[in-house]
Amino acid sequence: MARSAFDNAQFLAAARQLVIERGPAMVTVDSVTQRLKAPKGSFYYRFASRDALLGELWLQSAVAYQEGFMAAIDADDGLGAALHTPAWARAHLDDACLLLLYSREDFVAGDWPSALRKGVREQAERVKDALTRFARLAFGATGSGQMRRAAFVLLEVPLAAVKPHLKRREAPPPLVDELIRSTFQAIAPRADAGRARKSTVA
Amino acid sequence: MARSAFDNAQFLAAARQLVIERGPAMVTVDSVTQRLKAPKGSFYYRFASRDALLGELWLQSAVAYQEGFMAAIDADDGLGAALHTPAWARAHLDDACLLLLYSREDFVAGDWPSALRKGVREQAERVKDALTRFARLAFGATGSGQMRRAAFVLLEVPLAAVKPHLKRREAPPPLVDELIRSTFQAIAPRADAGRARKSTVA
DNA sequence: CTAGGTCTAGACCTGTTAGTCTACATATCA
DNA sequence: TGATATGTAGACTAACAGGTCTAGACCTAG
Repeated sequence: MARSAFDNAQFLAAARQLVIERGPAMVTVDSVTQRLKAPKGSFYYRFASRDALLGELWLQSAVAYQEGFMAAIDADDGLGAALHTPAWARAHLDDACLLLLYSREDFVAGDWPSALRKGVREQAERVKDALTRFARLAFGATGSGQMRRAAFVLLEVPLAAVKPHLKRREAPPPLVDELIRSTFQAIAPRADAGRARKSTVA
Repeated sequence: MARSAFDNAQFLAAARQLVIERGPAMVTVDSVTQRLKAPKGSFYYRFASRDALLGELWLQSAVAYQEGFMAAIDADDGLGAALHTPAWARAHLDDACLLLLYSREDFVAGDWPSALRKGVREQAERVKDALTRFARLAFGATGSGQMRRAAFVLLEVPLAAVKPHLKRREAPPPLVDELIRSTFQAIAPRADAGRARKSTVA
């Protein structure tokens, strides 16, 4: 059978590197196989399409990111959830560049491959559930305004704070945590009431 | 001479619509000319390349956006500058979608057409000068940490707050201003000390 | 009224992309 | 040993991209 010279993980890894170096749009089937010195046939033997590759790549990182975020939310540690973004970015710089510098649509534009749709939907639902839980904790309600605040403080602000550094491919400095923390306390002061406090509030 | 059936502005307008509807990547010379029912020759008679079109489009919006931002900065109205983003987005929803939902690289990837390079550089310099001025006002210094804070509070946070609404092509609600204001006061409390105050601080 | 510049018109060229197809190599198992 | 599953190998196709080129329509100037 020609014992596999290439496996899925290698294609994924090559694609990951290309995303980080040049962005998702520059990840073509040719560029991936060339980097691996693999023939196109091998690629299509393992992946149904380019979308299947890029979708899997994105989902992998998204799930990895989510893990720590969900853990913090489950512990009702709102500030921890907000600070998870810079923390995870430091620990997984490559994955962070891939996931946080681009949007899901940059990976798969139209319809997702059916094999991945369920995963993507679940991912989105988990985020929504987390925001709901946090909104109740921090604001005492889960109306659209509270949900909007939750998203702002847990996702949008941390993402915005981290992005400029990821663009330079460098780990977010401590200042980023400070900015996120200040914002968090300004907008959701009640949210870490019951939490262990080790914060160095600015 | 065949008195011009199409002018630059029409191509720009068609391209703008396409950006808003489908994103910059979907703006091809063919899609633009088809929408206008113009022949390709007319397009290339007026624009040197696709990059020239998209570059001009981006720069137009960037300069328009900058106007109000700079006015606020020149008046040492830091909070006004931070709130300029949602205000401008309300007044110019289409331009805001174009400018704030995508990055400069989504319009012109590699080298910019030489005719636009100067404009882009000046644009970037004006932003930097504005941030410097604000950093001095708000933090009393212009080191890298202060500059980082300035960018966070004047650009990154307002952008992050506005984005989810622009994605749905809807005007940012008042809550967005409140989020930006709270963040601003948490991070740059000194900055609007000397300002006329009409803010409804949350 | 005609010469020349301005602009439309669209066929055409070249490169790149995702994806297909057929041929072939090799390890495993009967 | 030889049939088969598993995979490599890469030429090929079709679609579409940006960009070029030549023909000619039309206005204005002389």
